[in-house]
Amino acid sequence: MNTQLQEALVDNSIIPITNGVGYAQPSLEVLSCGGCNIRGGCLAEQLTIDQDHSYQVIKNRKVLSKGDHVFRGGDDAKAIYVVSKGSIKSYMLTENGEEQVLNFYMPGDVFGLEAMGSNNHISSTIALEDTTICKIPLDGMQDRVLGQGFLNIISNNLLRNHNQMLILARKDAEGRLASFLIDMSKRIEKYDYMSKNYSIDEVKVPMTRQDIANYLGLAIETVSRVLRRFQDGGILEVSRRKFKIYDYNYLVSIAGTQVA
Amino acid sequence: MNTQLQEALVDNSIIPITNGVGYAQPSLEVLSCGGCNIRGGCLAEQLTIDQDHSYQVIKNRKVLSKGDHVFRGGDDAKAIYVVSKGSIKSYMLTENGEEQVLNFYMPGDVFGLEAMGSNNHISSTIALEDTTICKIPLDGMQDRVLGQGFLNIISNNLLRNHNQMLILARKDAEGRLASFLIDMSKRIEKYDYMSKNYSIDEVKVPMTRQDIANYLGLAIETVSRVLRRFQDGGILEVSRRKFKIYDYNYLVSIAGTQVA
DNA sequence: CGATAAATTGAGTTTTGTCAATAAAGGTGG
DNA sequence: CCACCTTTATTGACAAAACTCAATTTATCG
Repeated sequence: MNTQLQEALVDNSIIPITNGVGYAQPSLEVLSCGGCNIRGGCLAEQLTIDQDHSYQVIKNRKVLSKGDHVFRGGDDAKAIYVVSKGSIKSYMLTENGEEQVLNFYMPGDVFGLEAMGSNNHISSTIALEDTTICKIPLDGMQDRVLGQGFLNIISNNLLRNHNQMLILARKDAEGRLASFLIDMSKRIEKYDYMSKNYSIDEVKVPMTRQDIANYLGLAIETVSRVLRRFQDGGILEVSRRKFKIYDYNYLVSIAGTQVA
Repeated sequence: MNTQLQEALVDNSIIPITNGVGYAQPSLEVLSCGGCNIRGGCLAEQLTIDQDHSYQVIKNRKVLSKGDHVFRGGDDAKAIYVVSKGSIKSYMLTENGEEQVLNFYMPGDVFGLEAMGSNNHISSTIALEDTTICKIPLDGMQDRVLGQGFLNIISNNLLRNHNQMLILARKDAEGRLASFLIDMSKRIEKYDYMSKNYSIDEVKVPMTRQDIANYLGLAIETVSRVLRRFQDGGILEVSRRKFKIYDYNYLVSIAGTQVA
């Protein structure tokens, strides 16, 4: 890999790079986000395309420790973000200071889109483990070309929300947990299977029971009890944050359709 | 109003119109969507800006009768839409063929964004009353310039979803109804106050109890009972789909923060 | 190794859902 | 314009699911 580019990944600005090949089929592996290697490709690549069709290398890479915030409600909205490694929880605070978990973001996921239209963030985002993110400044964003990739990102975010609304409105505790486990199984397997020795049936989630319960609109005790029932039924084996799923099809049958 | 433009509103294509004034402060009342007059301005106007900064008049205006679908799950995703007049319900079907209401769209609201990234719609949209919508074809969308207006639309859609997720995950039946009534009061007042003789405290909602219940993740009987309790407590008066809100502050106090 | 945080389990209560019956409104055709 | 039928909404009685409170166990982190 080009040394100059490698250096570019660790400082804090953007340099435009002219694309000689044509922007329909860019060789992005070389030109941007070189050290990232997100499986399936990074959804945010399109956002690096400037209006004059030159490329910009994303260089605002940031390493976070568990518990570090990316931004908090009230902060200036200056960028959108992509998870490169690790995981992020987004939440908002209610009027009583209680937390509502809105989403979990895994490698490849884009977050912070909801702040594009205003000056301030409403939700907050925090790293659930040691995490690397890429920052795409909003400055000048409105002058960029949409690109199909960006439309995909938006759709994905919206569809995910729809799915979650459906889960919260229609499914009982077992259905919610089943949906959650299937989702985690898919997403963690997809990105970490190769590197971390997980099998499709073996998932290690990065969040606490409290976060899971909150996200699913349940009490933490209900989460525990449902997992106990699943375990007693031979559906899975659970030990703290590690899940071994034995009967994936049963989970699918009670979770119902997943759209996102 | 220009006769040529007026005709343009009823046929089925797009004509680019050069903007001589400069695209930062366009005189959109004349150039696009001339007969719409959405109070506060149409959020979709920015989407009519082409990459070469000429304007396109939206001409795909469509009049729907109550019960008409805009699109159904599985349909080709060919456009995004703006409500000009009336109201739209979006929903998706579960694996059992049950309906989950995802959103209600009022005049000025943009819907269908979640299909931009794929070839097919997953959700369906149906008119709750006689409704006029504007259609913005997706064809060529990815080559358009983002524009702050489009970023705002996306943010609004996402924030609305967040709010709904919070409601579904944290609030009891009374809180959900209170949130719903406040939201409807704001949105219907905003657009219909002048023309239809509603006051801020008098709201006529376009949807059935079943739709409200489904949207809020409640049984229809629970909606009825909560409304009865509100009425007995002097908070409001309800008669079918007409609500007179006497104690708006009480509703706010049990609904909590609204973010969208 | 101790302290703190996270997770589990049990008992009892509350909220909401389900089933069933009834009432009221709105639309349709005579 | 009225009578009828269908859809929509309300209300009551009971059941089920999930929550709260409380106690305990098990990790995790200095």
